[in-house]
Amino acid sequence: MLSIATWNVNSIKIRLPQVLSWLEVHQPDILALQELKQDTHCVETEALRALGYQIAIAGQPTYNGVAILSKHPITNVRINLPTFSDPQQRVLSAEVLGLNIVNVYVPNGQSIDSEKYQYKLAWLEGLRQYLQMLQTHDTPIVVLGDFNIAPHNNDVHDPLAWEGQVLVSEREREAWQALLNLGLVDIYRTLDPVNPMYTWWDYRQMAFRRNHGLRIDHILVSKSLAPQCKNVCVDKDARKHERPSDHAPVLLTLAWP
DNA sequence: ATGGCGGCTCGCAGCCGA
Repeated sequence: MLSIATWNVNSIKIRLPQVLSWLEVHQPDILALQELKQDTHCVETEALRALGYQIAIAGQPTYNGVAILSKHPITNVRINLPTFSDPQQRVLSAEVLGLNIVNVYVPNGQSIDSEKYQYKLAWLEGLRQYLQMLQTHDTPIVVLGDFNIAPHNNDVHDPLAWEGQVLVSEREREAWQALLNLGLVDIYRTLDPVNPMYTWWDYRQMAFRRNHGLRIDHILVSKSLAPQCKNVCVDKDARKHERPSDHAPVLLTLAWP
């Protein structure tokens, strides 16, 4: 059994102790991190290595920044999308145990009338083209991270209030569907097609306590991998910590190789 | 209708996230 997780930590500097204790408890083989908000050489990696993890980092101060931690050798590390020129560090790909791991921090979009929304849509098209390239190889793909898209209304605590907003808008959901059309599977929804589940809750207005959240952190797998996927869970306990990230980790367990 | 919170920055207020 192999376990692969994703977690938007909203500053690795602040959250490193929580990441370390989470790794000790859950022992994932692979963990994809987003929103490091720290430059590559500034990330404190010693304690992570001491837990047995190899680390690839595409860091950036202030915003963005992604990393892949793995208990198994990491090869063919690639930073950024080859299909979309971007100064923001949002993508880190690598091969681990014969899997193509693609760690993404999709742009937020801010609001649908902003330039950042156009950037988000163009970025998602770049991601689609990149994944289409990868799909031509035999290596199965796991795309995971913060997609900043709630695909369906059961991924939104109050669909009426969110209607048409960024994160749920039609064009974003079309971009999401275009990823699935490549032959990728939203493994959480495949294993639990109905029940609402969220991965992000606003810090404000006691949103977590009231379970006012969105499911925007996802794990997509190649169709060929889907039958091997046994379980996906959102670790809401991580959101209960003192000074938590506003995102909870998502953890996939699969029979591999 | 607004801002709520929490992270960042050569900070001490403003930007951004989602």
